[in-house]
Amino acid sequence: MTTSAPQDAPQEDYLLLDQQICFSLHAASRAFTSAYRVVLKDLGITYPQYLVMLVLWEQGELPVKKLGERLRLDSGTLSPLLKRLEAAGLVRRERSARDERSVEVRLTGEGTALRERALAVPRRIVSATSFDVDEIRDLRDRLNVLTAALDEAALDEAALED
Amino acid sequence: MTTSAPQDAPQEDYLLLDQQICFSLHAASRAFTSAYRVVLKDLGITYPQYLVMLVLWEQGELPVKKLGERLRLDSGTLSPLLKRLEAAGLVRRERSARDERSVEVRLTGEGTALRERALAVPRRIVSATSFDVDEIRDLRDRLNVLTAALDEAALDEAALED
DNA sequence: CACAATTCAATTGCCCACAACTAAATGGCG
DNA sequence: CGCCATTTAGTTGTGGGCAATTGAATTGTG
Repeated sequence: MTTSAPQDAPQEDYLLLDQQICFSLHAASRAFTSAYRVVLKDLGITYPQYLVMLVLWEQGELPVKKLGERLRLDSGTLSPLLKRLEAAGLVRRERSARDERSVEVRLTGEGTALRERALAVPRRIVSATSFDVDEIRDLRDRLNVLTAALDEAALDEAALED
Repeated sequence: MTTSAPQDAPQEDYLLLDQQICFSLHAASRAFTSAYRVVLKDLGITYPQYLVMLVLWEQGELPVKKLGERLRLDSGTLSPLLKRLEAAGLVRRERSARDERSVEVRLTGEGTALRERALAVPRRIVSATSFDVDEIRDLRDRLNVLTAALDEAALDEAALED
């Protein structure tokens, strides 16, 4: 696999391409976040907080663990974020009675009500992208493939450390 | 433009689509960053620091201002990051003699030398994505279009605040 | 039952992103 | 020349992301 490079010539070019792709993804992600920041300011929540609310609006309630799996975020990110959502009155956090290790995150009435106002968000974002729905879906699919491949590669890497 | 919705029925669907696309982009960006984190650990730099080094390897030296324009980062991000690169011995920062407001960022010998080791990075990342070069280029182009559209929409928004 | 391994959330510490503000230097303009 | 708007970095404060660690609860196993 890692014999010395099959083609050594374009290694310089790869560094340039790398500069372009990693910059592009990073910049796109930040531009996207920035667009949401503007739109979400009315709702008083941030972009990552919005992601959490989207899951809760769909699921109603679920433990921190499940939330982390859905969003690929760990407790180091979620714990303080959920505290802020709780301080804002949008969710409650309660230790599960059945398993005291687990913390259930539940929407409050206020949190549920916020969904109505959030319905206007996607349209504003979509229009800001100048993409149509099919293009967005296609981009989403590509990104999911990319993420899955990167995750798998990360697992392989981890497996090598034995 | 913003008359009441041309089609009200699928507003719920939009919220679902939004959940998917914003999650996908966010997750892809983090998966990408994570892949770089693994590869860059050998070089002792982080992903945003690598972005800075890529620009410096191409340009040799340039003021903080120009660096920020290239990377779309402001001084609040760059100042501490550049201090860390300086502490690591990879760059020097010097007030410009001609314009004392400006700070020139220059590669040190060590910083220049690091490029040799960085040449191995892109190939490892590309192989982790399981995409071929054309697919990567295409994705990069789409992301650039997306970013440009979002930036323009942000400008329009700002223009409305008069 | 008792003890060890595992699971789960929280905390700590470091880095990045960005808004808002500060301070210093520059360039124009009366 | 003297003053003011602009430009440029830096600082501060808030929020996120993540690795590493902690502590409590649970599960598994002898």
